[in-house]
Amino acid sequence: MLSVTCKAAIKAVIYLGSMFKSGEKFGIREIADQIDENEHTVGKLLQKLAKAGLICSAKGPNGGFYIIENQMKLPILAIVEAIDGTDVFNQCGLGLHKCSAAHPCPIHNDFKSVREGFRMLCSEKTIEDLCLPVNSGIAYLIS
Amino acid sequence: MLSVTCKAAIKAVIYLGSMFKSGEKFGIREIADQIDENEHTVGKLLQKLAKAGLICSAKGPNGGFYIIENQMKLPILAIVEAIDGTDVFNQCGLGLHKCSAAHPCPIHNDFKSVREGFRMLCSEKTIEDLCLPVNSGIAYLIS
DNA sequence: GTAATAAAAGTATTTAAATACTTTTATTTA
DNA sequence: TAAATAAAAGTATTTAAATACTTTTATTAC
Ligand code: FES
Ligand code: FES
Repeated sequence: MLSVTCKAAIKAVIYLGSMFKSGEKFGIREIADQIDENEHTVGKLLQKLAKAGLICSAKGPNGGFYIIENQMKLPILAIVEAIDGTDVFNQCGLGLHKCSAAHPCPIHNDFKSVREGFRMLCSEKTIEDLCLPVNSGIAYLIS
Repeated sequence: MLSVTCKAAIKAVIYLGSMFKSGEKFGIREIADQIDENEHTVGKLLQKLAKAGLICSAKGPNGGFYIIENQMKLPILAIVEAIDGTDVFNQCGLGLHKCSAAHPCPIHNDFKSVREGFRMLCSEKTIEDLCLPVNSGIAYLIS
């Protein structure tokens, strides 16, 4: 569904969100540890997210990545778009070059429903929403 | 969602199904052409499907791949399982090693619904079902 | 039985994602 | 201002999927 990098990105941002109240900044190493993902992958992806304005970064001593109130309100759709792009929400389930109702593949209607369900999930859930269960200990970012 | 190979497999089997009545057998080259997929990929995948009993094959002159009545009744789930396995129906949406309600990720419930929707699609639609719209010209296997 | 045909099988190459490494730049603190 | 810190950026390697090539085996037709 999503790339390894994109799933790591969502977990990284939720981690930052769950630490939002502390006001702290977090280094690449620490974030990678907390979400059990590859350090280098996480480094690259955090830079992309910062450049896209989805998280904030600060260089130098006491620097690191952090998230601000406005960013907490963003849907995870924003993260998916920044990392994987919008293909996942538009691609044909059987690999036709273009998904369209005018020239559909045999599973078009049913697949479109599934795909729209996933898009809905991504556009309705905000970082803030997903931090709640993590903060209250009923959902986890690591296995 | 599914690998390129798996999507090609579904299209290949639907193509064979749509030609079922003719009683003909079809070569790798012809099938690959008809579904606009790589010839080598199609060759490999047809062998796997034949070995799994999802389609039939015959060597020699006038040989090729074909499908029989019983096989037309199979859900496309059988194809997905033969090519990609069952991971797609069990994996965590955020990449945790194991998806479980006891140790869920923050999107577990919603993602599980989406995933179940896709499984439902795959287990309810049979080859036969998906051949109908192709035969009546309202769905297509190529762009 | 020989030749032709087409799948089966095994191996090799290509490509893109993921992961790893290195250098540079900005910021803070002393 | 100098040293330390940590992100930013660029490059390289690894890995797995996809694609390409080659050889073998089974079947048919003559
Ligand atoms: S055309 Fe295949 S999903 Fe829309
Ligand atoms: S634990 Fe993530 S989808 Fe179930």
